[in-house]
Amino acid sequence: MFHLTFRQLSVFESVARNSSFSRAAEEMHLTQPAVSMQIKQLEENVGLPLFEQMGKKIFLTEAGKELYHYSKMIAQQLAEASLVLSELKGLERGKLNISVVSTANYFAPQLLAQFCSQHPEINVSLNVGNRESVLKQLHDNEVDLAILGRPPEGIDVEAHIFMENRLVIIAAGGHPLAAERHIPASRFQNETFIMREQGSGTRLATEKFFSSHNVLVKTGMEMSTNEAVKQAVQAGMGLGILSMDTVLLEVETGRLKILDVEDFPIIRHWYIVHRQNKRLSGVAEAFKTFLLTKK
Amino acid sequence: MFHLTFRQLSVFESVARNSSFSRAAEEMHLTQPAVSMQIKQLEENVGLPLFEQMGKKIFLTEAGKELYHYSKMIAQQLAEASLVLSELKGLERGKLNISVVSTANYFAPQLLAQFCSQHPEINVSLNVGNRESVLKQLHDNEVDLAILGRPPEGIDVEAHIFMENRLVIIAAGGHPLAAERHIPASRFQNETFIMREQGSGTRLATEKFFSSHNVLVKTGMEMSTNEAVKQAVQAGMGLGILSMDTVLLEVETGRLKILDVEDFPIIRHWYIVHRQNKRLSGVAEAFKTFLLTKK
DNA sequence: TGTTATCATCAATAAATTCTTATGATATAA
DNA sequence: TTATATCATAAGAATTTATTGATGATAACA
Repeated sequence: MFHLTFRQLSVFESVARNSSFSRAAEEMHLTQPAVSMQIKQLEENVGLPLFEQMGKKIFLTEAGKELYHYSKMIAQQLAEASLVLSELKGLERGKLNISVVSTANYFAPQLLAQFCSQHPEINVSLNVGNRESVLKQLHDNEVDLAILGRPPEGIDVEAHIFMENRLVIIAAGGHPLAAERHIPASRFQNETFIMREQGSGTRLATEKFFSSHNVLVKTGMEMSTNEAVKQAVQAGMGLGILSMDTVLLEVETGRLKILDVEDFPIIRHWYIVHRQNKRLSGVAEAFKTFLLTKK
Repeated sequence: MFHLTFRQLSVFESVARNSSFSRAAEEMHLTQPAVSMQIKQLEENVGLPLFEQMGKKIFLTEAGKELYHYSKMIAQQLAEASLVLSELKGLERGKLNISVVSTANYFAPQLLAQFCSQHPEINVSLNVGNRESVLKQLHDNEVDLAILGRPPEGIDVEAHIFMENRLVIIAAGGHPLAAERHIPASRFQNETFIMREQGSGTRLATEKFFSSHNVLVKTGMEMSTNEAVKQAVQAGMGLGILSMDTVLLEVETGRLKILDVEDFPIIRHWYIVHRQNKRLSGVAEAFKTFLLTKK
């Protein structure tokens, strides 16, 4: 393809519009020979004359008319690009890519909804996965931000606490312990607990709690989702430990009860996380500060 | 608006496509720092980062993705322009603007049709007018070529004969002279002639002919179109002198007769004309040589 | 007919830009 | 940890682009 420059095109456009080299030169703050030169080079590139001079007047040739059309189209594209980019520079537009661990899915949508209502032109891509997949996405730079219950070690990230994460012990609605107050940890000796899988943050915190209280619990039942844990607990298969956010609905309807255990709830935190050195987009930056400054 | 260059855009496009400054540099036969610099300048123009580097890998930012889209659009427009212009360079496409005097309208369409059948992608704009309007269009550079029976003096044009223009004397089908042979000019003394208006080429030639033969004819009837002359002659209002091309049909059907007059037909010519210094388009040039070399 | 407006061209030089070479910094991978 | 790949940066060279000032050609205009 031929080697045009925008300079050539915009000079050409000006000459064509003004039907005059001299007027174009004035308009572009150039001297007339400079304009002549640019047009000449352009004509050499194209391989066809673009203008013809009949006396004092300048006319576009057939080729010139075609090129004029395309130069206007291109100028239009540029103007559009300019607009879009300047919108991105502000906060009117943009896309927020965020990945959250499954537990966070119980409150993240509300937060996003609230944020979006303040910035109507923003697109959000919310990705829900287990801790491992969220970390992978973060590492592969597929998302701007992630919400985790425990900041990753190893990879270089910046993590900020923005919300508490209360772990509570739950039981089925009619469970005998449901009515008791100030239950000591020792009461759970040999109780059956439905747990999330090995490696889950909730599970780690749970195990730490019981071992520090020298209580031995049965942890035979292992579920890979919070929903499964809730179902199992409701069915009376045992007790569970979950983030309070995930059980609000069931507690309200009485299907599950939060036990009043001493030293509970365990307070953990939710972290908003991104890779160090990550150049956050305007939107991502805004969402981050939204989380950190809210309330 | 910001001041982009195609250089910046195409370097950007290459970097974005390759996800690598170094690969882009190889592709464009540049050194890597040159690429870095172009991108840096582009980012300064735009006012937003376009890429982010996470370790060894390069990613487009949101702004980069938008710009990538537009750079592809613009590249597409350029490719299209390139195609159209190279077609114009050949003879596959183009537009022929031609203006002809009304008499020439009896044969010009056939010539154009023949020419177009050889170049199917060509557009033609045929303009028919009286001599005066044709000359004005030529002068105002509104047409590439014109067909005239007499090249204009005064304005600077290039004119080439491409066809004979035979002027004949016509009479109504049943006219007494129609049967005679070798009619001398003197026989037309005091005959009534239906003529085109003052200034018409046909009329000039006619007057010259009779005055050089010392014959006085009656020229009271003046018509502004060839069709009107033919109608008047058919109606028996007098004789007429017209270009043979305009009466072929009527002669064939017997409504008009061409008289067998001594020193007739008067041979004049058809000229293909364009302004001197006019840069003819490929198509116009082709049509001109088509006329000059045909048969 | 002379005057004016317009574009083309040239040479010398100035200004801006683009590119290269050389080097540094950093993260990944062996 | 060392080697490698990758991009950033700086200084100077090379290239491109524009200016100035002069000149020429042409057609419109008065």
